[in-house]
Amino acid sequence: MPSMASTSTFENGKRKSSDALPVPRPKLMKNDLGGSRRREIWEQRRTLPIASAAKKLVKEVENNDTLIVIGETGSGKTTQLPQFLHAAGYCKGGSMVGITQPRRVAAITVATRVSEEMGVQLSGEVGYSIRFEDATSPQTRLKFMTDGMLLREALLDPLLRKYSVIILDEAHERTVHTDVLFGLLKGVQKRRREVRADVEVDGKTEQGASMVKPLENRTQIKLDSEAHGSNGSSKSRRLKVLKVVVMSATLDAQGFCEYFDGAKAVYIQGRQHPVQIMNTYTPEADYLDAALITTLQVHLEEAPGDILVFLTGQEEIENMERLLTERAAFLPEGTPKILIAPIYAALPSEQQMRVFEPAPTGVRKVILATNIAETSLTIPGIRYVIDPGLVKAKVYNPRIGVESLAVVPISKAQAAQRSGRAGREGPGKCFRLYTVETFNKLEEATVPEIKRCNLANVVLQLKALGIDDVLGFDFMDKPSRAAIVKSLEHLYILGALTDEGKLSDPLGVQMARFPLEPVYAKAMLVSSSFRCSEEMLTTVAMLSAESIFFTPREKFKEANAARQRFTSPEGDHITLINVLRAYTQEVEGSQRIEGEVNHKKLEKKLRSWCSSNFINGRSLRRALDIRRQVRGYVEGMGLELISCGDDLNQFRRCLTASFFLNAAHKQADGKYRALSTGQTVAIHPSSVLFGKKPDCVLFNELVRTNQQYIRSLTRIDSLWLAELAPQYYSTRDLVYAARPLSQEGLLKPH
DNA sequence: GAGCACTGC
Repeated sequence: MPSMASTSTFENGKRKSSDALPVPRPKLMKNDLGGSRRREIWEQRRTLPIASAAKKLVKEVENNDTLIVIGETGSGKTTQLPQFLHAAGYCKGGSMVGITQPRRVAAITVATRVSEEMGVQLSGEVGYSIRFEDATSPQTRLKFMTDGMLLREALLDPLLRKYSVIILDEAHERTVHTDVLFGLLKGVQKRRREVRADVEVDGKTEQGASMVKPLENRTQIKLDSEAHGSNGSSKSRRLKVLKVVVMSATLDAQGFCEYFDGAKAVYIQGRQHPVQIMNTYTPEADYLDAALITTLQVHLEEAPGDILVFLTGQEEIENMERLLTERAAFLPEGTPKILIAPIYAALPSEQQMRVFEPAPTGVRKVILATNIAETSLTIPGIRYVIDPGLVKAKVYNPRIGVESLAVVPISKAQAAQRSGRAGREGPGKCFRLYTVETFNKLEEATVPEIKRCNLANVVLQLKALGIDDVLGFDFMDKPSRAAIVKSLEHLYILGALTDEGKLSDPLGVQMARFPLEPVYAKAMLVSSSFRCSEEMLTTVAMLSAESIFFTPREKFKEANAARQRFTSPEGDHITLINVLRAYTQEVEGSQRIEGEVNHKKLEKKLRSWCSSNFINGRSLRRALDIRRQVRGYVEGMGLELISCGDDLNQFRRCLTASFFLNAAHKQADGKYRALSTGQTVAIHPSSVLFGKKPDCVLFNELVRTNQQYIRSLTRIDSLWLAELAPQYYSTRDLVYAARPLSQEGLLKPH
C-alpha cells in the first residue's frame, strides 16, 4: 500500500506555521490519477469557502469538546473538515474520525471523494461502512458511515474508544438515528471524562483502565494521549475526551447549542447562487392546477433552464404528467418542446435515471418529483423550482399503534431547501404556490421523526446500550410519554424486558442484536423451537422489504394472474415464502446447475424472472440481502436453521406465537375486530385473503386510509391464541380479551 | 375492490 505513507505529508511541520489550508501540493504517487487531475482537485479544494477557515476550525475543535458547525450548501464542510482533523493529528495512534450521514449513497460518495482528494485507496485510510457493505480496513482512519451504523457500533463498544472525533453531518435532518446519537454521545463524553478523571485523582494507572475492558485497547488509549494530549494535565494518560462535531445546514443553531450545554457554534459561508422567491398573492384553491399553469408559464416566459416541480406522490405525478402532455400539445407554434421526467422512490431505477439525462438542445426538461429531490438526490440543470408547499408525511398514533400517510404543509426549512435547488449552478427562481402570509405561518422546522414514529426499536436499542431509564433519557426532543410507555409495554409483552424493565437475557439481548423490528426479531428467535426457522427467516426478510408484488394499474389483470401461481389459501406469509422458494429454485438453482455463479448473469436472470412474474426486483433483492444478513446473525448466535418443509401448519402456529398481538376476529356482521385494541378493521384488498372471509387472522400492518386496513395476513385457528399466547389471551369469554398489564416495574426501573 | 412521502439497521 504505497499510497498510505504519502498522506503522512499532512503531518509535517509546515502546517503549524501557516494560515493556509493544510493541503499538500499535489504529489505524484503510484496509481496516480495523473498530475492534472490532482492539480484540479487541489485547486478546487483551495477555493472552497471552508478553506480559509481551516486553521480556525481545527483550533475550535481543540478548544471545544462539542462544536456546532453551521455550513451552508456548497461550503465543503463534509469533505474538508475530516481532512483538516486528520492533518491536525486526530488520527494518530490508531484513532479514527467517524463521520455519519443519514443516507447510504452519501456515505459512499463522500468517502470516495475524500479518498480521491487525499490520494489514497478507498477502504484504505479512508473508508465507509453501511448496511450490507463494509469498505473499511484496519488502516481506516476517516470512516464515513450511516448514522444507524454508528449506533450499531455503540452496542459493541459503548465508549466508542476507537474514535477521537465523531462528526454528525446533516444533523438538521433529525433522523431517529441522529437524535439517539445526540444523547448517546453526550453520555459517552461524560463517561470518557470520568474514566480520565479517575486516573487523575488516584494516580493508579490501572484503575481507570479497568473500566475499559479489552486488553488490546489499553495500548491504543495510551497512544491516543501521546498523539495529542494538548489539554488536560500530564497525568491524564487514559481515554481522551470524545470530540463531537454537529454539522447542520440550517442557520438556526440555537437548539443545538442549548441542547449541547451551550456549545459554541461557528458559521461557514456557502456557495449558493441567488434564488429569487415568488409567492402568490392569493391562496390557490387547486394547487395541482396552479402547478400546471405555473409550469407552462415559466416555460413560455422564462429563459432556458430546467424546471423542478415538487408533488406529493406517485399518483399525483402520474396525473400531472398526463395533464402536462395534453396541454403542451396546444402551446403556440414555435414554442420549444418540453421533456417530462417523473421521479419518485418506487420508480424502477432504469426510469429514475432519465431525470439525469440532459434534454436535447432547445428542449426544456420538466422534472416531476416527490421530496426525493429535496435532499436525497441532486439533479443538474435546474433553474426553476415550483413548490406547492405540501408533502406527504407519516403520522403515527401511539395510542392505537396505527400509522398513516397524510398530506401536510412543509416547514420553512423545507421551503428553503426546495428553493435552494434552483441555485446550484447559477441564479434561479422559485415559485411558491402559496402566499407570504401562509409561509409566515409555517413551522420553522419539520417535527423530528422521533416524535412521530413507533419507538419499539429505539427503546430496545437504548435498553441494549444499558440505558434503563428511557423516560429520563436526554432526548433533544422528547417523544411523548405515551409513545415511550406504549413501546415499553410492547417490548415487555414480547418478553424483551423483565418485570423490572431491564433487558431480558438472553431473549431481549438477542432481539436487540437483530437488525429487524422487535416483533420480527422475536419471531425469528421463537421459530427454532417450532422447527421452521428457514421459513421465518424468509418471512421476516420479505416483510422487512415491503411491496414484493408489483401491480401496475394498466396491467392489473395480468399481475393478479401472475400472483396466482404463488398464492397460498392460508394467506400472505406463505404466499411470500412461495415466491422466494420459486425464485431460489428457478433462478439461483438453475444458475448452480450451469456451474460457477456468474453475478452479472444472475442479475439479468433475476430481472427477467421478476418482470415476468410481476415481482418488484428492487424489493426482492433487498429481501435477499436482509435474509443473508439475518441468517448470519442467527448462525452467529449458534441457533439452528431448520425448515418445516411442507408442514406449514407448524409455521402458522409459530406465527401465532410471535404475532399474537396482531390478531383479528370475524364478527357476526362480517367485519373484523382487532383483539388487542378492539378496533374495527378490514382486510386490505392487496391481501390474498381479501374476500375469503376467514374466521381468525394474524396481521403485520395496520394502515389507515379511507378505513382501517390490515395487511399481510395469515389464517389461523382461534384456539391457538390461548394455547400459544396464554400470557395474553384467556379463554374464559367467548370473545378473546387481552389481559391488562401492570406498568409499575416498566416505568421505574430498579 | 385499494393505494404505498422518504430514510435506516
